Amino acid sequence: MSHHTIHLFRKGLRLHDHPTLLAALRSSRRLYPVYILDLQFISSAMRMGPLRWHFLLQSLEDLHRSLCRLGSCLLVIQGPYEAVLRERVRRWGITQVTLDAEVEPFYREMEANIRCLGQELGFEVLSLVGHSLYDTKRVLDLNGGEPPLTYKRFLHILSLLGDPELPVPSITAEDFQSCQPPGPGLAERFRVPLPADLEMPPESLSPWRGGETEGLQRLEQHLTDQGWVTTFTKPRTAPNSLLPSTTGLSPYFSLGCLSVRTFFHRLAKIYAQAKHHSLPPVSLQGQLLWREFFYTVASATPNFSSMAGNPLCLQISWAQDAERLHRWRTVFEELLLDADYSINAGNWLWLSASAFCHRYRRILCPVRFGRRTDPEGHYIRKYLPILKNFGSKHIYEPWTASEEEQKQAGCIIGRDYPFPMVNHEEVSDHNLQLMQQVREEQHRTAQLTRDDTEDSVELSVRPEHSEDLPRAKVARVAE
DNA sequence: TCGGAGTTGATTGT
DNA sequence: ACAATCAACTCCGA
Repeated sequence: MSHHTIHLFRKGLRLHDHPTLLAALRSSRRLYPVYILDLQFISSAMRMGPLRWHFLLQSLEDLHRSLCRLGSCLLVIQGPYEAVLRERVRRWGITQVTLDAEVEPFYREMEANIRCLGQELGFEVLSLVGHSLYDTKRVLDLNGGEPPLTYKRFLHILSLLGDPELPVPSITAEDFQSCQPPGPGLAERFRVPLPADLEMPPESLSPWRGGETEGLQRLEQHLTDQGWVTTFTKPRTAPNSLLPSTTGLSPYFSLGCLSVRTFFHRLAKIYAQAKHHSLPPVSLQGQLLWREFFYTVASATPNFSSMAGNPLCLQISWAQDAERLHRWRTVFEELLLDADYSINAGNWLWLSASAFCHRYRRILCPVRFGRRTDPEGHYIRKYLPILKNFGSKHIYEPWTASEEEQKQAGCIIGRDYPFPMVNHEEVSDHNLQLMQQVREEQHRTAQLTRDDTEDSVELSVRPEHSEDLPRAKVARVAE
């Protein structure tokens, strides 16, 4: 075939195991590898902090260099994606746009818009799944159209599908030979921007350098230690150890600098050579399957990343506190290097007992958790050096140290370091009650619907506004 | 319909 | 430091 094709990179910033790019090359005589840097789209759909911006730019630069080595290049075009695409399709006489299929609503909407544009301008659109182990639709189909909501059930469905497909061969210079690259003028005009071009600090502070090259190196490094790979057990890893106790590959998977199928099958090979190996959910393969689990559920759940309109999520009337939200935002969300729509939302749903995990009385206390897993507080001493002179007794609760002790540690709480945002005891107790109320409410409505269907009259005499009653009363009424 | 199980708890007692 | 106990909700499979 002889398409003039734009391959539109969104995730999938790699040349190994890239089915869509391979299909693009094989069906085209001219290929434009394009990344559209749509600042409006990126800032509204994804919440990118500087750390991730650096990672993205490094990944694009790495992709550009790899494409150059194969006789092509990456064109990074800034502007609103629809306008950019419209113009390029016209100028380059494009007959096909290829892109990886993704599960996020904002990426799906983008694909739908591109398909509309294709109808209008007369180009074909090809999208293949490259970012997950399976096509999530197949899992949904086998589960009766619904996403499996427990890991066990999910594994069962996967067992019906068999192993994920093998990775496709890496792209080589040969693949590009029958395909004309963009002219040198274009490469010059649409260079990968520098951080300064986007008004960012020039240097990244992160030791995780973005890009397929670095990702593959890290992957290989981990796979050399066969013992570590085969005995890996997630609950035995330490979230606050100074040396990472997990692979640290998640940022590379989140942008598709690494292929999960490649990792999966490399692990399978190592498992096959070993006498014993750990198993899902705690094994390394099990971690990839957790990712897959959350991708699958997210792909079939509206508003997966919020509470409102999310059918899986317990609906709680949380206190609205803009100030606290702002503080939480600035310390947590934008700093995630491996932020991923499905996994991040899935884990918050889990950890908050809003979905998946229903034992909501198990509440993690940040102080106790820290003391148990890192009694000396090495992690805090390294990353919050302002606190490093407190003794182990106070390192997790420096506000309980006496004035004298604070002076001695050279850190006055309230001046050099903030007071706690909340009183954990109070707040967790309050939230527990909120959740209990919601659940009681749910039980009652479920009961009512059941009674209705059974045409039972006597049981339908229940207070209509019982949510206003104190909890004890509600409980009694519900009996 | 019922019992068992759920990737990473807290508390109390030894 | 470690083990037993607590307390407890939903989903799934038998």
